[in-house]
Amino acid sequence: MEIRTRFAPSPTGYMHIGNLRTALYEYLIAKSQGGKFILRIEDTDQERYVEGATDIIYNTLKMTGLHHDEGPDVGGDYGPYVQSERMGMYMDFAKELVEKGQAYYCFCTKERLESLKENNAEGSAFAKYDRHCYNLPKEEVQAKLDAGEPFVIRQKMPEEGTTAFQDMVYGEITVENKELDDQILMKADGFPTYNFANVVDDHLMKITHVVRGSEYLSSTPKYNLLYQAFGWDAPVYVHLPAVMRDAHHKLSKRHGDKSFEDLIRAGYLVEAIVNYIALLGWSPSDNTEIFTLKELEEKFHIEGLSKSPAIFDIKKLTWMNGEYMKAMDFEKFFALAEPKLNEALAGTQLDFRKIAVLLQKRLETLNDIPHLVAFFKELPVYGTELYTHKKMKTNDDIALASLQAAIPVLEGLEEWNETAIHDCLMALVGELGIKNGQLLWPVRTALSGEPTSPGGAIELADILGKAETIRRLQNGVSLLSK
RNA sequence: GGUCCGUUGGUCAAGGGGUUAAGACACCGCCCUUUCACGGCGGUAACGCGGGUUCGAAUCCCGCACGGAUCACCA
Repeated sequence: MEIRTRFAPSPTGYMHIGNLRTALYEYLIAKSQGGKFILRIEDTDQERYVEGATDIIYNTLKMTGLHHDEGPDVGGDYGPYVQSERMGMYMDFAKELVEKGQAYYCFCTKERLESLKENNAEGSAFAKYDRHCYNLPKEEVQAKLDAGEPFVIRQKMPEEGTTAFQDMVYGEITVENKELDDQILMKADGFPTYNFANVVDDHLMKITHVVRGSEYLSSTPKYNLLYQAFGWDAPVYVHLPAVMRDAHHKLSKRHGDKSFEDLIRAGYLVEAIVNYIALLGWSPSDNTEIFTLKELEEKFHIEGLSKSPAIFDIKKLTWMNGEYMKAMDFEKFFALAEPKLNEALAGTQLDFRKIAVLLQKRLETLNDIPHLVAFFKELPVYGTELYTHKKMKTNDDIALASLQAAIPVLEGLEEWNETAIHDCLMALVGELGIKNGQLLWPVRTALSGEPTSPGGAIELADILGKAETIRRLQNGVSLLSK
């Protein structure tokens, strides 16, 4: 049997990292076994409607490579794939259940329901519906219906026994049927509840594996009973542990956690994000950590999913992002880096390609570029304490002497390239009888004005050019002479 | 509060009766006697607690603690 999974997001206007991970796993469960991945947009919550939100969903799936086989934009045999366009189809299914004795009409008012809760003996927040309307005589129900009284349709739960289901991650889960409330299937406005629409949609779309967050674990028995009531085969359930911000809170946009788009804006690469979130709640049987989507499709297996929540660690994502940056083809890297360089170094004649070469091996995110290269455009104001470096055995006096010695030999250079600069400076080191660092550290410092820089003295001098290099060295001399 | 679920270093995690309890991130140190980095090598650091079962428990069972989820005419 062909495996079919679905991603069923609400158009909220951004892609939550937890949702994206769910989509990834749904995609992988299907694709690792040659199945189909389906997109269904659950847009029935009009209050949450956000302009352009569905485009964000399409766009994210496209960027990440989680291509869906069926969906609102690509079509398929089981549409419509937008839930709001399916609204007409649920009432008949609900009525079918009423006829089977698995559901019933309820005419109770909100006020009566409220008072049921208040009078609840345990004083707890939970109160089951008392089945007042289940016991209504058939004729009375029909009379109320004929009179046009507002009604809902509720699922009739068994009063005895237990309901159990197998979850691929959590194993067998059993609940007492008496814990189950007669949940509403059809609302008074004629629309289905989420729970009901979900079951009907999943069945109609022939979804074989229902993959979702573990917050649905406790309502799954009700879903299962619904499948049974219809006489349908229940799907395989795969519940996923939450993605957390810290030990106590799920990741949430409202509390400032970054969405997928936010991470992209923060300079993270799509591939790195996908790779990293794959590892939040799943691990491969070997020890590898870096893989492409394609490789994931091959490696993925449900057994590797874990039960406990995982905290999203941006530091590890950052490291991984750097790994992707380093492994990238230079031309591709340059294409990504160039806009940032343009932005930071506008108006300069610097060789961006040379700078990019230095950057590629030491970058963590694209957004680090502007502040890392700012000194190329304008030497920052810095204090002479930078010249004192214990490991390099330098201090102000040594730095001053080195700089003063370096200026004339560099000025005498005919050719200006890394080899020439290197040879000339190393010769000077020999002449002065000092350690390499005692010359190179002061030069690097004078050229960058920063405690760290992407590249050493020779590389910086090459990129800055002869005139600017001399100017900055002289600036260093005058700083140290004071 | 009821029910369900979870608990291996700071973080992600492997391991499912006998292991020196993997690996990765982070952190620290050393090396790369060309500085900034990259890289290489190494180090600190963990089985929530209490009872069982067993020759032997991180692994199986029970209890407890802590944490989370859920209990809508929301999705």
